[in-house]
Amino acid sequence: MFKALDPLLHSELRLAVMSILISVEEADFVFIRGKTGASAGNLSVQIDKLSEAGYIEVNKGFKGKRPQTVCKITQKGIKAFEGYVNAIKSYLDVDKDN
Amino acid sequence: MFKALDPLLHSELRLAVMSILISVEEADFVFIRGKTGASAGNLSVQIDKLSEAGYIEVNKGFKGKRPQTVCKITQKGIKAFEGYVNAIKSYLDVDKDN
DNA sequence: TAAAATAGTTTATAAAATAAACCATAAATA
DNA sequence: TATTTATGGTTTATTTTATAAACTATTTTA
Repeated sequence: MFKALDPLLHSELRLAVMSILISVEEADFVFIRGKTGASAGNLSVQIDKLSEAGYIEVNKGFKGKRPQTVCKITQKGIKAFEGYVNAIKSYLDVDKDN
Repeated sequence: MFKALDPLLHSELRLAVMSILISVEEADFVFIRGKTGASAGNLSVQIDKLSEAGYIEVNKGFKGKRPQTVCKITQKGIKAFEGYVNAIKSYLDVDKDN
């Protein structure tokens, strides 16, 4: 009846990050922060978690003289996101006979 | 871009409870427990929270000689659930230009 | 009548999310 | 050119949640 929700994705900020990354080749910390409105600390923590799970790939380098953290979704991340979308729909459908 | 997710509904078990209650006139504790597979303790706590928020109405009585807790979604609860469904879609839509 | 089941509640613990404080460098300003 | 302010984060602390474990009361069954 109700499909289990991947706890890593069932988090407002992490889900937003994944939602951005799935529709874009890659995105950096500042861009994601702007889109989500998250605090830097919170975003830093959540990016780490997604990275440790293998859902995204993180590259820390420099853009000119400033540090830049670039994120890109992985195949595993795409699968997980799709799974989450599918699972949460089991909670939302008004027509519930599945 | 991303709509805020009502933290009261952004919880696997509470969302499942609301999802059940929105499609049914009313449901009791045992029924909900069966559908969700939740532990009694967890369900008890989450029902209390939904009740305190005014999202559901809870009536504790007896069915024969056994205690029975009957839950029913309120108008406020219906609105909140609909709002949540609408909000989470902003994270799921692949076509993201809204 | 003792044990087990039903229908929960309450309390304790673990895990998460968030906020606050901090660090390093770079750029702007006085 | 010294000092402040901004940028791009990380780390640590605090609060909130979710979950599990323990408990209560009654009831049924063996």
